[in-house]
Amino acid sequence: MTDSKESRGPRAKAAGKRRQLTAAAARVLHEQGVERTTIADIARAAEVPAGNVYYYFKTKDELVEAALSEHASHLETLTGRLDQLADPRERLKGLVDAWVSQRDTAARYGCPMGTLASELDKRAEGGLDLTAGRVIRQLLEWVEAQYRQIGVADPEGHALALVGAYQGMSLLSNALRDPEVMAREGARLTRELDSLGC
Amino acid sequence: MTDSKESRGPRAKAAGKRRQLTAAAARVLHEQGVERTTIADIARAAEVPAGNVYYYFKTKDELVEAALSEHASHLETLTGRLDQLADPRERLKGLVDAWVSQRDTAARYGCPMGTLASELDKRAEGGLDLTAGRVIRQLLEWVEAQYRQIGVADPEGHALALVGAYQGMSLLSNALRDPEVMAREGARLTRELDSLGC
DNA sequence: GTCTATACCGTGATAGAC
DNA sequence: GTCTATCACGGTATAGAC
Repeated sequence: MTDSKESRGPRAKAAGKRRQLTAAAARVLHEQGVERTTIADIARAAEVPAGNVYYYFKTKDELVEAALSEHASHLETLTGRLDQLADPRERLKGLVDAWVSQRDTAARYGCPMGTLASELDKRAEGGLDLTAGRVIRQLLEWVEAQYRQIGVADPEGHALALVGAYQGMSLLSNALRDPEVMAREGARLTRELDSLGC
Repeated sequence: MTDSKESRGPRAKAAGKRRQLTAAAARVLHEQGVERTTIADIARAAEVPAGNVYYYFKTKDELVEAALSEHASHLETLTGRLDQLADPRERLKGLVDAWVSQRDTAARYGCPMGTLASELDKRAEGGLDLTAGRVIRQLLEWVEAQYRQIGVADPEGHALALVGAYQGMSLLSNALRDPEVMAREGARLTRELDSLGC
């Protein structure tokens, strides 16, 4: 944790496997769901010896948390790239475009964060939460900031509506197994962004 | 199946337990999720002897299917009641009101159909689907019919947007553990319905 | 026709070999 | 420091008792 991952020797190998495992966890947990995914599934996907996983993650929950961080960092990368656009309205349209470009995955497995959120919510049994709500809140706040810069009234409400629309269209697209749902809804959202404050 | 449920004698008792079990299944599967729920959980909730469940349902999937039908019939009851309103616009506003009135449950466990849909989707492994998509499609079609009666352009698109907004706000409300999200979004949807075609 | 004891399997986790 | 043989538990489903 404290030292660089690419030092050399066995440490590098270990860090490599850990990264492989987190990446595989993010992918497989999304595709199969948390409860249906076994440690062995993740190990296989990461091409790591099966029982060996517990050396890197002491528990299954730790793997889930790692996957969550993975999604959070993907989100940060995306918003970071969008932040380089000058116009906040264009940034939001870019966000919608990014969502729509993932429509095939969404139709097959749903929104990565959304499906994780509902599953983890039912996992929290009094114990401490692996709250995916944190990541969603992060997204909401970024979107809200864009609306605020545009100067619209009730930026928080607008953010809820936009992110909610994303979650909704992902779920519908998944339930109906039809990526076109994402495309149609995405087009509508873009239109609404264009005609904002007219 | 062929004879009335309230005949008399042991048959009545059996039918009663079957109904108790489906009702309990619908409730518990929604609260805990399909994968985390054991047959024993449902038996306990239905106050039916544990191992005994298999007499009424040969497999867990049959219980899930029963729960699905339960939700479908709830939906039919609701739309049936709304159909008695004269104005299709009022019918849609009534639908939104019904959603918002369930906000506390949604904040705790998500939308019953929505969460089931994402879980069942990941359960379908090549085998035949316990597709919750059917129920959602049913809702979509009813909503679409209302928009068509109102005479708006692209009623299908409007239906997708409305039902999608519902699913989205349920998920966000659940992830953030905040029923107010439902109230705010519901108000927005009602406002949009009022100013439709102006 | 209704219910219960039990088989059997897959899972997460660990003690200890390399 | 890295990995594997093994355990104990809890789940679904069934054979057969009432």
